[in-house]
Amino acid sequence: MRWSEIKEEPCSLARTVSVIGDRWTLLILRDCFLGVRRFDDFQGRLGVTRHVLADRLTKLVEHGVLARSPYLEHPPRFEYRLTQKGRDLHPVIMGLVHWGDMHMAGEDGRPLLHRHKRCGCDFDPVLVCSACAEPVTARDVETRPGPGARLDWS
Amino acid sequence: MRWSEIKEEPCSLARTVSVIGDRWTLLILRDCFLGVRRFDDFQGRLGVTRHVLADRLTKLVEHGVLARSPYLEHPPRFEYRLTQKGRDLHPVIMGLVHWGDMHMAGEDGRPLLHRHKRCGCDFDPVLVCSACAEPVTARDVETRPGPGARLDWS
DNA sequence: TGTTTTAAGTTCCAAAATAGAACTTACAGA
DNA sequence: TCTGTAAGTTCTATTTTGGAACTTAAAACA
Repeated sequence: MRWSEIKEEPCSLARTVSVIGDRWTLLILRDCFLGVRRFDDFQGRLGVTRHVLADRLTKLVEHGVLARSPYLEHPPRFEYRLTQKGRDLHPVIMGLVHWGDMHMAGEDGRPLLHRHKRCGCDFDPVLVCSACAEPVTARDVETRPGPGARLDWS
Repeated sequence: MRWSEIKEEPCSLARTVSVIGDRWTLLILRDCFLGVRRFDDFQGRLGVTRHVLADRLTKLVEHGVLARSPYLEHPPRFEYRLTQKGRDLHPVIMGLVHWGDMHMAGEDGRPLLHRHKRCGCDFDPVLVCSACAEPVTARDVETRPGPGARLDWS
């Protein structure tokens, strides 16, 4: 199956993955959340080939995750910033970082700390239920088809 | 840069991405959380080539995300189950699904509903601060180097 | 007994994507 | 004029993927 077919699946995860589901895109988004905005800065930090970087940035702009806007007219220079749709990926990025902190950190500990400005503490992300505000684990969740389900698909 | 180099980066997100950061792996994990366990079931549902599926399952087992165990001795048959390390990816999967629900759902709405068994309600995942339990947005977060940071890296 | 089916892969080739490096364009400053 | 910078584009060689067929081992069927 090809990328182009995956995004047609009646599955929100498959559709999300069709937009951001490759290693370079996820690393680009990490840098976006750290404030990186310019082509050469992404390229230097990531070590991705310029060809692939240009391709991924274009796709993210097409999908409305990033916005490309000029920051200089002469010569023409552009920067890439997260849109609201892009900022909505923050829980995904935090989730990935947290899993890495828990399971992939070396002996020295985690490479990056996150501070919650409102309360001033270093924190970990915790996933809670929007209805009862209690933490949710995999075992607490049951799924069933929603209105957008397709009958030929389980 | 190659996969093998990415996992050496002093960045928890890069390390996580080196394990699960490709489209097929994320789709395999989705199916794991939905209860799929067998090679041919993954293959049939995903439409991934058997070659790639075998490769991804092997990698997930090597990284301790899945466990491969026999469910029949004669003939030998195996199944793949999430380990605790694998179940710890639940917030990531829920985050990806939720973003798809918000931004990629068609007119009919989301394909799948999630119910929180403890409170009985359909819910969305909400990310809160482990220190103050308040919801966290991208703008509320400040980062700084942790103990595992490398000096030559920002 | 011989044939088909099932599960879990492996093998093969052609097509697509990626890595790495060089090249381009447009302007600024020395 | 020469050098540098930003944001790409182009080129070739290598790697990965898609698609299909093949393998192995046992069970079920006719």
